[in-house]
Amino acid sequence: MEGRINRIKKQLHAQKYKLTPQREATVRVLLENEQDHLSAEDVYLLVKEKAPEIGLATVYRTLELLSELKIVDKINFGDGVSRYDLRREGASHFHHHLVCIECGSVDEIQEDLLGEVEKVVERKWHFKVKDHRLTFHGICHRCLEKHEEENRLNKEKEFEKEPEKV
Amino acid sequence: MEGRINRIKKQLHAQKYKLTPQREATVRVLLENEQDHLSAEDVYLLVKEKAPEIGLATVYRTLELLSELKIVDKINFGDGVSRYDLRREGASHFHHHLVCIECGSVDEIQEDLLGEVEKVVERKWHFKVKDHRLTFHGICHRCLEKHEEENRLNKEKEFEKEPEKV
DNA sequence: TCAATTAAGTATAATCATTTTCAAATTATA
DNA sequence: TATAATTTGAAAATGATTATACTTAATTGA
Ligand SMILES: [Zn+2]
Ligand SMILES: [Zn+2]
Ligand SMILES: [Zn+2]
Ligand SMILES: [Zn+2]
Repeated sequence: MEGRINRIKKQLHAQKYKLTPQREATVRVLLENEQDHLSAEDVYLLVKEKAPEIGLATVYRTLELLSELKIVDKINFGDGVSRYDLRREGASHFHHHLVCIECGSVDEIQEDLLGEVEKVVERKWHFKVKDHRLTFHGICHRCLEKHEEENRLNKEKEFEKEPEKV
Repeated sequence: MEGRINRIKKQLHAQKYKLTPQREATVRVLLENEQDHLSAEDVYLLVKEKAPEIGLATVYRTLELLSELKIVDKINFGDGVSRYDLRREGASHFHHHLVCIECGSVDEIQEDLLGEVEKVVERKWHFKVKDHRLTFHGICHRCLEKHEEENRLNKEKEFEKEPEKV
């Protein structure tokens, strides 16, 4: 954690920005909730718990700054709010997302699935890829398992009835 | 065009919705600007030219309805507005986009690039893919060509100077 | 050190896209 | 035709984000 903060501090300094206490508090919240996909409001409320004097505008500005420096990625899942996702250290590409249309969960795929696809795009469309956004919408493994379980139970019921019919 | 409208009409009727004059006008604008990526406001202004009495709220409602029926896809390129994209007839998947970070243009890729990737996602992450959003950010072929042209001209200049130096 | 400059922060107001409300108009149903 | 249900348009409300005005903290350089 501290190492990570220090490296982010260096990234800021490299662009003549300071890691002020408010910015540090914001970064800490992002680090502590790395697997989540927090909106600016979410971040604000979490930062407030530790640094109650911070303003919402500062959080927005900090997130915008971190976005510009590619420390966080801004992403929108179609619910009207931007969400901020810490870029994994050493990651050359923005990770992918699995959005469940049943339970609303958002899972991540860190593995790069687009290497070949990007080669095709560069060759065939003459487009120099710098970044990407890939989101799948569908049914997550938890919901799929739930369905299987329900099917199993239903079949059992069917089975109980069968003998009566025969 | 008329055939396309009729098929959309049937899709609406199948779900007990009517193709009112306002809805038809909206669909026509989408058809006439199929290669664009119009915002609700854009659609509103274009519809107004032909049906000046229409209200913005009606356009929003119509676009929302068409979204639900999968006749249009709603997409967000990160500029704070939703854009509405007619789904191509017979297309099983939402097409992909190339957003140029230099000139802002948005090009489309109709070809399905994710077939293999989706198989991997289903197998490895146990996620049942229903839809996807794939956008590449980078430099479009027009801007790349412009750069090449500039480089060529610069080299020519260099070449002109060379003799003086020698 | 200390005044001057600059960067960053806060609170509030403004903006802008989108949604909601509600009365009027249209269309379907009995 | 009367009645109910759907759809619309105008205006108001909402909610996320950005801009403004002022304050505070940090930096600079005599
Ligand atoms: Zn789920
Ligand atoms: Zn993520
Ligand atoms: Zn371009
Ligand atoms: Zn498109």
